[in-house]
Amino acid sequence: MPTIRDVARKLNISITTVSRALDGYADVSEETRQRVIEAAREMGYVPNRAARQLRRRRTDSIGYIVPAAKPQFADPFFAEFIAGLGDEAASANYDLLVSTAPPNSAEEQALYRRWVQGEKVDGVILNRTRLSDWRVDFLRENKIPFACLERSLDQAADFLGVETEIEGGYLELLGHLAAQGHSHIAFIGADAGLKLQYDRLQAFQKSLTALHIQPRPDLIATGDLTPEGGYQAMLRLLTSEHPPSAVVCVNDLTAIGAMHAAHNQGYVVGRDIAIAGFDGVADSAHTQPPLTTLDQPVYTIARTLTRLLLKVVAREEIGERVVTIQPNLLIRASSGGKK
Amino acid sequence: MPTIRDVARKLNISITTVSRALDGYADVSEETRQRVIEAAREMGYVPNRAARQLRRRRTDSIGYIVPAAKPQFADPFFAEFIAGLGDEAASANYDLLVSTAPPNSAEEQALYRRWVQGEKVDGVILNRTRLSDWRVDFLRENKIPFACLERSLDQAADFLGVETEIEGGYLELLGHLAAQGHSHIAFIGADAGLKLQYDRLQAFQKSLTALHIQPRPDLIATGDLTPEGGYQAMLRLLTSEHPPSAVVCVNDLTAIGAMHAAHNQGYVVGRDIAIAGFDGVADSAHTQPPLTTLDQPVYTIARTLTRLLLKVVAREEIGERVVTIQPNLLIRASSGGKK
DNA sequence: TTATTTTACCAAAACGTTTTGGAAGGGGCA
DNA sequence: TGCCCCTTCCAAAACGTTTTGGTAAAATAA
Repeated sequence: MPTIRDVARKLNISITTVSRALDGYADVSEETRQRVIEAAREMGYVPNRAARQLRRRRTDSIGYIVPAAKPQFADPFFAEFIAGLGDEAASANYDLLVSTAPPNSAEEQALYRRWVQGEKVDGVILNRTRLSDWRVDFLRENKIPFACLERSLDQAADFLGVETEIEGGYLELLGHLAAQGHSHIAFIGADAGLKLQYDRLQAFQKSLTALHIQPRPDLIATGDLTPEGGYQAMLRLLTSEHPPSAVVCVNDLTAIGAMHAAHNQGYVVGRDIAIAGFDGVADSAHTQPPLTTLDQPVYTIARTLTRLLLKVVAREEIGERVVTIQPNLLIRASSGGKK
Repeated sequence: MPTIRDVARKLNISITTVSRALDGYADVSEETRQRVIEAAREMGYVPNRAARQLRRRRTDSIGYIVPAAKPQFADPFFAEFIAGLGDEAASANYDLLVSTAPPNSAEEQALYRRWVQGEKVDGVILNRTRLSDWRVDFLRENKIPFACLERSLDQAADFLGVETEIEGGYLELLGHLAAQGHSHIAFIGADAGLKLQYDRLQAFQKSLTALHIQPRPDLIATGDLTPEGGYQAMLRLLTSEHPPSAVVCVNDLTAIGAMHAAHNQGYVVGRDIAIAGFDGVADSAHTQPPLTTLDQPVYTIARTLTRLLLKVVAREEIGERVVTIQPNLLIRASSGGKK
């Protein structure tokens, strides 16, 4: 593998000039620069990243730790999310470091320590933020830039990231359900410590109130963002004293499990019971019946998060620190909306 | 951020000793080692990775580039796959670098060059191998270890990775379909350049022959491993002159699209037509109807690939270079097998 | 002409580790 | 005692860059 020294020797110039030529400095003549670029190309010279990182004190990498509760998980949300992060990072010549750790576990702490304090990453992407999130405190303390998908409770002015405007979407969704005659509407949520659960449940309840429907505590069930969790929660709802006629799920995977449970209990989803999800990712167009959902552009969100983060990392002027995104209601057959 | 020098100064010993104490060398007394470890812990010292990489000439990272054709893709296979890679890597104190690039694109080439020649990774994980795969040639040339999920045609003795024993699984699956009385069985595949398409189509045809069913070219359709691709291919099959009564799909996502198309055409999947997938990942238990599929343990496969790769990277004695995995036939309602 | 600025280059230091090749001191043995 | 071998430690070199603080030559100004 040729080093910068080899290139310099070949052209009979100093390594300084090679370095500065390739980095686009003005104090190297256009002619020399072209010769350097040409020689580097033909020798197959690629700067050694470790050396560059060591000297520049930055890594040109950002990190993302998948908050996967179980080892075996297969959430298409993350496939799309990671693709977005990776693409935006690559287009800025950054690398993306990925790992997995259960939320609030010792592994998670160890990973963040290793990445942040070992100076492996210049910034971090966070999602599935928790109401009280040690990661936020830790990153703040260590002065590592980070961008979040959901704003945790104690993030005020310094918040950097993307927020989904949920309330409007939920009001629209629940209005749609109410228009179908539903008034017995349940919610299948997730761990109460998650910001997204907090937001979505709150928006759900607010929307009920706005529609003059009395919220009922026995219609709030808890899943775990997986189809299995949705399946079990739906089973409990359907075998309770007053089963709902419509169910709003915290994400698409939960809704898929819920549809399965309803079907197994003899319901025809979309006729006997209405079910809706959130995310718009999980092949939701191809479920049977197709799933009504609040679609949010996961890939775009991921790119936006990365773009924001990299601006801060590079200390560039940043226009807006918060990008707000409106979810888009997709009415499909699962809510009886249309064939 | 404290450096090794700070630790050494605090204890009044040389940085050599600190380094060697932490790395577990024998030529430092147990007492000194304990003092070093204690001091490092309390000062919050974490070795700078760039410096270590530069000196040791290795990165303690492996890379994986998601072969995503479109920017927006949401294949749960990859979520589970990446989780497996990340977990195994993390447990060996390695990091996982991830990016995305369309197969055979210029971006793909640029990424591999950057990672390999810039010495960003010690090894690479490959999947969706192509029959003639420039990545294999490139990595071989540059003498970078890599592990593959599918064996490309020109990889003989030097192959390192996991192979799925497909033929047995397909024979079992097709036997199951034949037992239901199906003889008009179609196959929805993927790009002909992919090794997995080659393998699965070949296994499909061999199994037909073994069951004394005449393979028919007009029952071979092509998708693109996505639900959309499966949907379109299925539509073409169903509107052809002799529509099939059973369809085997190259993966679960294709099967999900195919089920959707069949339903839209008025078929009841599992009664009027049988459909099967491959992977066992995609929430296949929760589709409507639940999908018959050849289940392969994606998470375990990913961990195994990483384990093999890291052994080679660390130049450890490696037992077997090839791990063979048997897919497991899961008979569910979509093939009419059971309720 | 001489003085000043601009252009184009470079030597050497620095980044924080790991590794090499010793060296000091103590104990065992003849 | 003298010799050798452990044990435990260390100074210095090396890894491949980027950055600092220049200098020499050429161009421009006075």
